[in-house]
Amino acid sequence: MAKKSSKRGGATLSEVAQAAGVSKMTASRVLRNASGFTEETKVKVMLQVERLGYVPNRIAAAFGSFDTSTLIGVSVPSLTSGLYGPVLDSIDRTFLKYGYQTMIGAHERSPETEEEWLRAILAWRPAGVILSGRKHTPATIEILKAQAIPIVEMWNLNTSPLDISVGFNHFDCGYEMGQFILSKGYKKIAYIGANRNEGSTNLIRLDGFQAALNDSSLQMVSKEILVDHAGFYPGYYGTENVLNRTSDIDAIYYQDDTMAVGGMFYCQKHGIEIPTDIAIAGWGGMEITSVLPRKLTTTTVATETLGKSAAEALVARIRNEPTKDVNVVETRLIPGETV
Amino acid sequence: MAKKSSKRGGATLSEVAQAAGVSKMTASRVLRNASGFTEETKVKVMLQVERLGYVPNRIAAAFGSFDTSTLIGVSVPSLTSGLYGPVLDSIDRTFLKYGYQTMIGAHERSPETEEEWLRAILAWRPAGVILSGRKHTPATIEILKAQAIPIVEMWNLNTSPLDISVGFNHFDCGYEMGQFILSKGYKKIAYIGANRNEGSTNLIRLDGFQAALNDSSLQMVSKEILVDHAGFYPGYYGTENVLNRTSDIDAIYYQDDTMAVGGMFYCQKHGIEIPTDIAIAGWGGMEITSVLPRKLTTTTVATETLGKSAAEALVARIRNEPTKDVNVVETRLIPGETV
DNA sequence: AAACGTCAGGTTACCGGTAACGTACCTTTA
DNA sequence: TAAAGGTACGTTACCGGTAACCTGACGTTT
Repeated sequence: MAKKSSKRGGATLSEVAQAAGVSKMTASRVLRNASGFTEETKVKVMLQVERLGYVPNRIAAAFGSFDTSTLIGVSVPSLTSGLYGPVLDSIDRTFLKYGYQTMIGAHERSPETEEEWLRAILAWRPAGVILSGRKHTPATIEILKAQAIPIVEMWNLNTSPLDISVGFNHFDCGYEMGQFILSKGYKKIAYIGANRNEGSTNLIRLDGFQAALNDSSLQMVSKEILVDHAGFYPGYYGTENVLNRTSDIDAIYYQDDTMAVGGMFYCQKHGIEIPTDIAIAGWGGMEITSVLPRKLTTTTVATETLGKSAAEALVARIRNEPTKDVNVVETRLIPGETV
Repeated sequence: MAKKSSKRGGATLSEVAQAAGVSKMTASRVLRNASGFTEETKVKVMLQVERLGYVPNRIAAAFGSFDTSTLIGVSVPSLTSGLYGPVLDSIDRTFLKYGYQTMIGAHERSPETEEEWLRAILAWRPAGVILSGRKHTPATIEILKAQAIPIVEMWNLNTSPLDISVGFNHFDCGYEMGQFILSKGYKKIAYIGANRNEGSTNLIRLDGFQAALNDSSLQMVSKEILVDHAGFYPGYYGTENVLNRTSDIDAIYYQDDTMAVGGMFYCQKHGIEIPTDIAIAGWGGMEITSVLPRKLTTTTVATETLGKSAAEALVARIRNEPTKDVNVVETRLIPGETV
């Protein structure tokens, strides 16, 4: 199959060109759909491409010129929990459409892992990178600046991004929910979260939430930040911890919907009525909320929109088209029946 | 910063070598940690690497030789729903450890999308690929054979794989659950699933489940396969459909835990007692089962093990180390309290 | 002391494309 | 009809590494 022993897979451009009776430059032009060839020539070349099963070699192409890389590195904290899956799905779909390939890295909440991954990715001279979270090592930032490639920071809104930011306004999410809970007359309010999580934007929501309470001269009654990942069970036992420690709590704001649902199950088990005894609110608008006996009060976030916007902003920057540096993706508070 | 205008980012190996007063071949040897240099030379080179912020160029490296690609393509149906997230997390973590980069593609249940993705990926001459699901276009298989690169098919067990298979024995999962439900005396049994999903391995579980019933000379009373993706709400309304259509059902086997949980909520809302009125079983062992008021009868699957095994098998094959072609990843039926 | 092996390090060629430029030929227009 | 311009190609050089091979200094063997 291979003519030279040193070669790996299929045919090269030269072989295609030779078989078609043209120079490899002409074959190259045809394959890139550049100008400078007749329809007749195109047919001759494409025939041989088919016959020889030619697979273009992007490594050679990226090597030969300097702006033909179609690789993009995307770093997320984790694919396991909840909301990053849809974001990545959406990013990948968008990139496939535009002809880019997605290289992922899950940095598992460690900026050092992210840096290690980034070094490996940059060795492939990607056309751009998408990062999530806001914590990066100083070296990470320095390396990125030195490479001078397009960067999108996504997930949290960042008003002074390295390059482009696409994200949710987590502070406003928290503030809005705080106001909403207060408007319903609740006064003894707690927060339950987990700190091993998703770039810690949850803490920004907490800040916003507390700001709303402060603006009404209220203080949080209890705050529980578990050393764990957010999830149903952490929501369950976090609620147990808080209610055992502090009596009289009448509302709990959770880091996300999984934790809120865990809390709901704790309440259900212990005969605590929602929202009469305790109000519950989450964040994320996850699918499970659609089947709960009582519609969860939460904030829905457009994860697909986030992914698509991030990918499109990066593509635009790569192509030197005009792009906004700061892009907010909408979130919406859903009143529900648990507050 | 760049000396030639045609250059992009940082320094090249030649520049590092020149600054260190050695030939670029020696610098190359030092950076690859090959033999043939003294400690003194190494120090000189590394000093310049640091000073110039040299980032190795894998494109050039992969181009120059033929077996230095560290790219691996991983295709999954979707990152959005449930179980593929952890698998991919685990794959990526393993690859990072071994020094490979993960290029993903979500083919969204369409073999044609997978083929399109594969063509784009192969243009990067990856060291190997991981595919999931069992449906591929004929062209996909042909292209893969022509490239002769290591391939892992994961998720479902495949006794005659293209190259390597790492997966769960879905048939046995279904069969075992069928036997278990029968052993508890249930006779009017239904199945609820969704066909827009995850490579359709769910249908293999259904086959196994039906085989168990047949072996006891029983027939399924009702079978509902929704045109939807598996999820909480589809489980909810699928249950509604089935119970409205067929009376006297005493057990339901669901495609996965999310659908089973959706079914549980339907039952809860309509005062149907579990497991006295109806038994419920799922698949996947998802985290939510830990907070349910009644522990769900399900099959736990080791998603992390699957990912890790798939990645390690591929790495072994790439390095020409001995590997088994067929690898079963364990699953375990958890009796729970809903059957 | 001559022959030989060893090892750090240098030289050369090449991987498979693409940019830049050159050239033959064909059309248009004064 | 010749000069000018356009178009379809071909030619050359090069991208940044690595494999393969070569060289020369030094220590060891006989």
